[in-house]
Amino acid sequence: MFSYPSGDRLHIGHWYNYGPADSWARFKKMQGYTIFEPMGFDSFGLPAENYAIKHGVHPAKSTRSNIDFITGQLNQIGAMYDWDHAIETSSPQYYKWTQWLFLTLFKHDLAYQSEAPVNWCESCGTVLANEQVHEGHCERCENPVIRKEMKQWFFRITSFADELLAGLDHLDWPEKTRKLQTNWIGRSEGTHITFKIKGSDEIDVFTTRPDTLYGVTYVVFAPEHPLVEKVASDEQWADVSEYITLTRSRNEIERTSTEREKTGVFTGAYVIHPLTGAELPIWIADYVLASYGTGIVMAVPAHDERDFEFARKFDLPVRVVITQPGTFLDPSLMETAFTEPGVMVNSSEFNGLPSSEGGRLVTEHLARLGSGEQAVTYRLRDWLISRQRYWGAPIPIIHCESCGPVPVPEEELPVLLPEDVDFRPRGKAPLATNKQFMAATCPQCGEAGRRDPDTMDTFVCSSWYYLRYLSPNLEDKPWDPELVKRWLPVAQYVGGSEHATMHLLYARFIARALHSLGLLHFQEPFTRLVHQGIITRDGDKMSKSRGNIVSPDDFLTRYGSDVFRMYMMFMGDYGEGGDWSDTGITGIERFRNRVWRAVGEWYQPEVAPAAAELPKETNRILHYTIQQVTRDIEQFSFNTALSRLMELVNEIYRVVQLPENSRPATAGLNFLLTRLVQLVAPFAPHLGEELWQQLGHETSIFAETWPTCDEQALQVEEQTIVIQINGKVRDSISVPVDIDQKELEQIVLQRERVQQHLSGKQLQKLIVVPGKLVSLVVKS
RNA sequence: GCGAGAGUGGCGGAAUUGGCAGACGCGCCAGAUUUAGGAUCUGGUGUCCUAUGGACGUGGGGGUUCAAAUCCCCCCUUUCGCACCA
Repeated sequence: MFSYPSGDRLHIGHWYNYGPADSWARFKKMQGYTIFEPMGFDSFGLPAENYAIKHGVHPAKSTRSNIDFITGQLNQIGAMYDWDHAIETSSPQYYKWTQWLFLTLFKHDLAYQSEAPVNWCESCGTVLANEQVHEGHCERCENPVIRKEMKQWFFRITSFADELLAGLDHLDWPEKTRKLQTNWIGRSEGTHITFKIKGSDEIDVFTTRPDTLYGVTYVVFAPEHPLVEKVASDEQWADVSEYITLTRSRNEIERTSTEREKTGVFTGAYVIHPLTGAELPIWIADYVLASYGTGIVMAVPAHDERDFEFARKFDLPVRVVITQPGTFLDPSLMETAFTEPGVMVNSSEFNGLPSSEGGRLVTEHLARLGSGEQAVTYRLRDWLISRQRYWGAPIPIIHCESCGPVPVPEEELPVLLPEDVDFRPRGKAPLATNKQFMAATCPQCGEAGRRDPDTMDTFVCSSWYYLRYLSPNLEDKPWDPELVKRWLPVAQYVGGSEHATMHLLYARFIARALHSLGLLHFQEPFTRLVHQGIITRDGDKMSKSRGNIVSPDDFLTRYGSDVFRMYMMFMGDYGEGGDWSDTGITGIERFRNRVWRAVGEWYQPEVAPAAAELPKETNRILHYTIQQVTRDIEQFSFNTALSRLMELVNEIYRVVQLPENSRPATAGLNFLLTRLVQLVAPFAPHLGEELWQQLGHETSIFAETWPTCDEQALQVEEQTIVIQINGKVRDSISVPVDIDQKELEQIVLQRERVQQHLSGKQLQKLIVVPGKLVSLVVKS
């Protein structure tokens, strides 16, 4: 587990994450597993820094006090955290190794600096990774993001795109999350096709539809494409440069809105079609993205929605080259593009071929001519990791006039984050204002250089923390390979689904990168993943602006943490979350009290518990409960596990109120209560320990073995068989489990109610489902 | 627009190799206990009707089947993710 101390206290989401996860771990511990349940703080980063700015304190200070306060709260959860292994990503002992990670990637060409259009958030005053932009808005502050050309640091996550994709198949992760990552990586297969610009260079386009090549009527460059300036004709240059300026001024939402009408201008240049030799005009338009594919699109208006819209607006020709077999498409009458696969027409020797085969042949043909080849493109971009903010790990690079970017030697790590910095955001890296920090000599040539003023994205810190948990105080290495071999990868990871395309993708990438360098024995960091859902209030997400926050502290004071965490587990499916109800928690409070009272009133310490003294039926219910609860906790179905425990408690209350002669013997009841306490303990650890002591034990209940289900005890002698007539339940009977089928049929047919329904009618069919029901079909 | 999930009593939710729909809990009703309130214990509680029986019932409509919340087709609502990705 890893807390993010961006605020000053734990909210209900933290509890929902940590409480049930701890119950699962306690259950596993009782099952005999060795459990390591660490807790630490992801204490660098924008939210922590913004909190500090808002409260007018230094982030080092506010982070410290937040961590201290939250640690106290975490202790209330009653989890098995191993505080000796706690880490803080903002401590030099930790970020020394985050910097080491950066340098390791840099030395293997997996980190690089590049001038590129990046996402810039005005209000945060920093660039953001693609993953941190949602619908054109900053993920954190929700202000619009603009495009800016900047030199930034990137991690080469795209080199691992295929691996990251393939690795998903072997993970025990939610289907949804794997799908999300699959879509985010966005692999698409197609063809690179080379077009010659008339009187100039050659350019490549990427297309997934080589079968439509004969339908290209123009080509579109992204406005930012570096060649635009070169190819634009003198007559068109004024228009072109005006359009480029206009594009730059637009923010991402304006620009990428699909609602917006398409815009663009003609460049005055032409390309030559590689197969027909036709001259096709080159346009620029902002519907083409510079960062995807080659930044240039071959436009096929007849078979692509966007190209069609553009062509209609600017009166460009539409040429049909794919049809459904036996039909005819008139370009002048089309109201929308025909985007389905079909059969090639107007395509010279390829006519009559279906799309898929035709596309393949066109690609092969182009390859022979040297004007094309198969290609794969990804939606995934390299991970932009530099931030123009203060509260993060400094990038351990010294920029030298003559040597370029030079890594800080490992023995000089960490590059300490200076405390004396004006960190208020103003669109420039705050560290750049600290002369003392910036001044450095080049480790390579000894000349004066300057430090990199940027800090790393917090997601870099959290991409490897699980490795550090094992040996947080190790001084000469980031992690201990022996311990890593013994404990990792993580057997069970629990966290929010909001991390699907950020943390969980980054951590996978880092593990794979380190594995490829021979530094880790595994490729995937988190073998099994479960997401907790979101707890809502009145159907809405809790937020300050809605004023519907449920404060854990209030409920803790009133009910205690056992009841609080059990209620969260009882509310609904763990992965779905649920809607908080102030009254619903009383059910759990009663449950806890009933368990407490049952032990207090009916357990008699002077009598040794004895399973044999339990009535058969009660024993069966006990073992059924053990079986179900074990299965349910295993798969994080805490709500049904608690239901089963409630049923067991109800059974206990029932049997103790039976008349003296049919009540279970004290030894049997003692046994039943002992088991109950063990089964409840992972859900309510405080109650579990307390009752265990009352039962006369001096050691922790979590050192006990989890009860196992005796299959024998589950056996019953009689079972209820339902009788259906024409699909409706008309009767039910109790029969021996080993009853002969013929005998059962006889009994069924003799039943009075069956006779009633049969009289004057004809039995057409009789179906026996052993152990469940007998279904009769009758007709008059 | 594309992708994934969800829709079951007054409420939260169970039940998925098709086999008694509504487990468990909240709320509500009744009884017991109590001077009273609270707490506790017991029983009841899907809807409707001509009521020891019967009809209907899992977003809507159709289908397969002896049997459908569950499988198939169409539609509606809703949540989440992506969104001009060529």
